[in-house]
Amino acid sequence: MRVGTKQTKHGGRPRKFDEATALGAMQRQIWTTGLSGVSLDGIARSAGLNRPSLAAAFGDKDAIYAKAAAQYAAMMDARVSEALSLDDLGSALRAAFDAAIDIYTGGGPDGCFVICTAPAEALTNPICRSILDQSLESIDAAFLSRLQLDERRVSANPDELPLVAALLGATLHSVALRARAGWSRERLRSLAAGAIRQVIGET
Amino acid sequence: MRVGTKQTKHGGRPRKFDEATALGAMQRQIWTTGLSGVSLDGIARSAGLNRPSLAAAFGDKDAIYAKAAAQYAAMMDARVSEALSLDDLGSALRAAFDAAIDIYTGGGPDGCFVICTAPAEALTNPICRSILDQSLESIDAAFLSRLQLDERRVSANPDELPLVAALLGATLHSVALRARAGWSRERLRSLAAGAIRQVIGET
DNA sequence: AGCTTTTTATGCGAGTTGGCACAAAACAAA
DNA sequence: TTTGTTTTGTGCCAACTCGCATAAAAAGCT
Repeated sequence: MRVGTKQTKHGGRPRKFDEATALGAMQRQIWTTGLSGVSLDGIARSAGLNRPSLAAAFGDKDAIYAKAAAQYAAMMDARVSEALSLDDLGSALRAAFDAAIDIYTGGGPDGCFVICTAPAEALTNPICRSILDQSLESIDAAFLSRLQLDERRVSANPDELPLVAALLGATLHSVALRARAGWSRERLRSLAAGAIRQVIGET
Repeated sequence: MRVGTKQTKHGGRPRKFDEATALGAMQRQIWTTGLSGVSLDGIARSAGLNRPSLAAAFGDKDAIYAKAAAQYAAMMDARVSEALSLDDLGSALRAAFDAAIDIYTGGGPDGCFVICTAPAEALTNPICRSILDQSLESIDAAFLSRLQLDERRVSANPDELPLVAALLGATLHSVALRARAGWSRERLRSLAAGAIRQVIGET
């Protein structure tokens, strides 16, 4: 009844790979090809380990996807939350979009890991569907909690804050898709800035 | 040098399937599983024909995807364009979103065929990437051309109409993703209505 | 009826995919 | 040194994937 990551008894042969590093390599692979677009062989190769080791350490394809998505979500959440912690609402929102756009167009594969890979599998894979649903929900929640700190600055009734948050979330979804289609940082930033202008005043 | 759809000479054994019907069945299958999520065997089964017939009539996997996407885009464009032709801008936009939401949550698989299946393949499949890019572009263009008919009604500078169109497009993208995650018609309609309210006045 | 054309339907073969078994290796504890 | 534990690496097997070859069927034309 072991899960495969920590040791219960004493010795054992040491691993030749770092778990987070290997997961990062697999995440990048799945991010590029989608989950159905790569085989376990391909995932194992991209992480530099063989299939039995892969299975023992991370489980089957679904478990690998779940772990890669969790690592991605944690990274994303950390960066966006830090950006949103800026004092000025406009600055905070701009910084949040900038952080996301950097990830969507930076060193890694274009677009958002979840938004670009989970939808294709969502109808046939409950795990992917659940990850998609939770990710969309958490994006809305992050924007909403930040907006609630500055109700006055929002050009809408207070009871419409959830709607405004969802529209900011929608903009982020769209940015992720457009990045996947090849849009440049500049065009994406311009779109995000426009959305923010619509939400708060021209301040 | 035949393409496989019309006859050049005389006779020939007649087809046992209707091309548009078969394409519709394959479209539905790919819509549900994604392109990499189904094999040529699976596509052929879903359309009720065998692989050699499939290949002769529609070509390889990429060609099948392109044709299924084209049929989907034509259907979508027809319905949305009709909705957007309503006189009142607000009614036109609401009708357009209603039409899309009906497709995204109606009889077929949840979500948008293109937005939910093309992104996963876009980085490894130029055809999918091109289809994604063109689809996003044409959504923006449809909203923009409609907005330009009622510049006065839009609560933004005329030179910002492309931005507003892109934000309506972003809302549609988000609606497609949220539908894939299981959102109900009502929640989606409410989100769309909120976006429209932000764009034009409360009229 | 005979010929041509086009589609249908079956099946083969090389390569891929994923689960699993097994022996060897590397380490800790006794 | 011996024992126990965990990982590594190779390899097997059944199923799937896909292109292709081939024969039969179903039509039109002469």
